[in-house]
Amino acid sequence: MDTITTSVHSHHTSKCNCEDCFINLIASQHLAPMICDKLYNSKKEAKFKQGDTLVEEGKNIDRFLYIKEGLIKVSQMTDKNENRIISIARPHDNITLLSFFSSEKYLYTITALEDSVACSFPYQLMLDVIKSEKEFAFGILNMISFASSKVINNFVKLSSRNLRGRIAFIILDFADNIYKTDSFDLPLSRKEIAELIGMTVENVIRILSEFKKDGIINIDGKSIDIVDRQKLQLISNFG
Amino acid sequence: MDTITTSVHSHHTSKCNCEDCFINLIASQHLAPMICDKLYNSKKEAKFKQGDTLVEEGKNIDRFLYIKEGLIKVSQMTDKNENRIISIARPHDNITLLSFFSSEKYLYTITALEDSVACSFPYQLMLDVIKSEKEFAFGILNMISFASSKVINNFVKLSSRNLRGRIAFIILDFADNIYKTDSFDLPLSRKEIAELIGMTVENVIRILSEFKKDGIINIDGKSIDIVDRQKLQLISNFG
DNA sequence: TTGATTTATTGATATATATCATATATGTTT
DNA sequence: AAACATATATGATATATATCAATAAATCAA
Repeated sequence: MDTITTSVHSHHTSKCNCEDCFINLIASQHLAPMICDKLYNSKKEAKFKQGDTLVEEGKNIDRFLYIKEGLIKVSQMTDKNENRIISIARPHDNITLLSFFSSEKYLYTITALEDSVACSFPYQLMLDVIKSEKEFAFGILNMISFASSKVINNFVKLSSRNLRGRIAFIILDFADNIYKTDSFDLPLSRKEIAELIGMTVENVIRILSEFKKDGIINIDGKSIDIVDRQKLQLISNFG
Repeated sequence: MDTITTSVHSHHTSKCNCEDCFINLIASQHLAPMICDKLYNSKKEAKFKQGDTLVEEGKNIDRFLYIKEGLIKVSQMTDKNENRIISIARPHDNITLLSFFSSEKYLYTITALEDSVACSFPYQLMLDVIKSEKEFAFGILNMISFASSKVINNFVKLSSRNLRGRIAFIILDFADNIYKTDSFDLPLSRKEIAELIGMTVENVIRILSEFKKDGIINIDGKSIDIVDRQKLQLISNFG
């Protein structure tokens, strides 16, 4: 288990060069050179192996994390001690955003689904910059708003579907929004799918098998193929 | 149907005097007198009758709303055209917060559950102040973060419970967090309870009747009494 | 007041989902 | 390789939940 502070992987400080990184964008355009340098110099870049924990729910917030490469899950313990996946995050997502301003502790556990690279900035410095730079604060407002409505939206959509509908929905979600192709490797175990859509592992497996038997998808281990997209869409829409 | 812009009820501009209003707090403490006046002068206070719509999902955002008195529901249409209640808002809640920065349209429909009073500020002015005043922006960040994590938390908690558990959970929630007493009038119809916790009306009614028969609650129409709080808590915790 | 419409209620039944049991496969440690 | 753990898979069954149908009660409009 690897966390960003104890990472043994190579991490080096370097000027930011991610074009789609909001932090970089605002910093380079609006920050005074001194502050900008300070921010860039405080940046840590860390590699994570699949399964590594980047951030643990309940721990004190010490850094502001940005996903540079890879795929990440954000999850929370229910009050009944089950794990619930809140969202799947991808490059350019600021994954600690939803925790950062509502408490001093991380609200969610963040785990690498693939080998991933994350940039991070120290909590206090980030806070200082946000407090002193209008553009930063406003941009963060937009991002946090967007991120939270996405999560809420997802819950609303999932909760209006039965299990077949949910499975169809998330398969299409992965295909359309993450991989942009109908053939991909599922980044989640069956158990994680269950935690993402709120059902039991057995039923996830069962429904995936049914979809396969019915010629809607092809699935072999983690590799998945959408065979009959129209039918899958129907199940997602009406199931 | 009444909306804030077309309201025929008395609304008058006056200095803000709500002690727990964040807008008022920051404005009076940190804003330059001119800006503060401008903000206060732009304030509208409007009364709403139970059932009135304050804000409609999909409409252009024109004002920033604050609940002064009453009880409010915030809801969203699912993509299957069912209504889902996202949260119940009370005095001092800034109910348009979750919409305000993520799009130009309201994301949620906002409806009065009781006769209520709402203050509001014009969209553009509010945006200008937030963009120009650091304290404002940061305070808003905290609020939005808090609000969204509350909504998400609620979804997580509900989704880990079966229907009896959900009903027990929301009864306790109303008693503990809204009315601070074990006897109160349910502000929601059976249908709205169903929309709040994601189940059918029939089952809401059935379970409420069961709870009554089992001596856990007393319910007569909308009036509700918690009789056996311990048992209700058990159902909420383990159901 | 009446009639009409929505809301609340209950029961019977079908369906969806979870649970339990067991088996196979896969991967990991020794 | 053996032993162990974990993930995947399938079937049987119990349970939870939705659906359908039919009333009753409450609310609203004329």
